[in-house]
Amino acid sequence: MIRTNPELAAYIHKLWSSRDYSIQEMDFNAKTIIFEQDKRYGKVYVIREGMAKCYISDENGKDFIQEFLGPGMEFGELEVFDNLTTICSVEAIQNLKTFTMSHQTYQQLLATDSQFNTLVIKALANKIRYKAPRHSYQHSYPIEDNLLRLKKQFPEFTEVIPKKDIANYIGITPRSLNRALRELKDKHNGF
Amino acid sequence: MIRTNPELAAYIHKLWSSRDYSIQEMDFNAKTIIFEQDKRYGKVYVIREGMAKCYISDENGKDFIQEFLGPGMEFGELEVFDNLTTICSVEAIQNLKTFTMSHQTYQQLLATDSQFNTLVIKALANKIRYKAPRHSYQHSYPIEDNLLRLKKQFPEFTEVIPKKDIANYIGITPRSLNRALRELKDKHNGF
DNA sequence: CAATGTAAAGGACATTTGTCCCATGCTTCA
DNA sequence: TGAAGCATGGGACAAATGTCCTTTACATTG
Repeated sequence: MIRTNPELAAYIHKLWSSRDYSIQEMDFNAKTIIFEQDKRYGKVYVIREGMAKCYISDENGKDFIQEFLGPGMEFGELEVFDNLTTICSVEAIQNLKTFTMSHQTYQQLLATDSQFNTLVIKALANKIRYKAPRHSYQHSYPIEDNLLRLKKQFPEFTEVIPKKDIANYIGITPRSLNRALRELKDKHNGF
Repeated sequence: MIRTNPELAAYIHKLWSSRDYSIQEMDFNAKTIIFEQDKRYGKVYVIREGMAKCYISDENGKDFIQEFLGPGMEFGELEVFDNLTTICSVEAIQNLKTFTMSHQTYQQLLATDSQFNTLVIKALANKIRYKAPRHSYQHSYPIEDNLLRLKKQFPEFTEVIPKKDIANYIGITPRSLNRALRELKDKHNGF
């Protein structure tokens, strides 16, 4: 549920300390909105510490959370090549420490550092591999099963992540989430 | 709804005709299952002609279609690096013509041909960019809106793609699809 | 040619989920 | 400190969707 990428985190840290490329540290307070959907930005970020949410809002103001991003996860990388607008907003849930670099630096790294290139391709592939079954599962199983699954993956999620965000992650309303949580408490007792 | 990638299609064709790399043509009849979910394969495919569906099945036998793949779309690429099992099954909907190469050749190409490398990264990024809003939209809007949207993107979809597949793509049952189609016919008249 | 299988359409009912409320407790802030 | 705002929890009802079943038409095959 909260995605991480230790390998990339370590590598970026190494690149940053080498000072061979223009990579900066940049920190954000909780609730800071770093990317706003449909806007254009020139930077790529990699999370060092903390957690952010990446979400899509529709015209009715409903949010749909794509991923919770933890250490080593990057964002802004999908827009590097064609200088596209973002598809997601990104907001810090906890205080966030990141490394950041320009599109230009990112492309330069991709072109010259084959290890970085491989790590980025793997990261992209993993985002796809992860997304597919998640949405599939959420459609085919009742809410309670989804909650049990999350609980298994990340036991403290109900404490760390606000209810509204959990609901938006599963793609349901807070009301339905509450109903499901109550029934889990009644049944399995100990949720 | 049916994804294509003309740029990659053209480039692979060029690579194939150059004979510099070991790339083969391989064709499949409609309904052939090319990849079975959770198995391991050693090849990457790029579609030349025809259409395939890429889908996840759950234990109850329900399918969830991820993408309809048209010319220029690749599959099997996500498993190249760590020799992972597939997350999706892939089945030809129409007779399918592909180019195919081994994982080894694919990695060699990524490492030595920077234009290929860039095309692949873009293709991965586009898969992600495309997936996110689709699932989000499907959750937040009524079925009828989703159908109108598909109709706009690809007017003949109801003729080309079997009903069951359309339902599995939207993530609903054929029954619900029929209901929605009927109401669209009654209202907008001309669906 | 009969037989079997499969896609499509839809009726009837059950279930799930959403919508719209209201109430409570906690935090924030002027 | 009082007011406003927000997260949480849940009742009552409405709407959307699924389940189960039956029918029809058409294709495939022994």
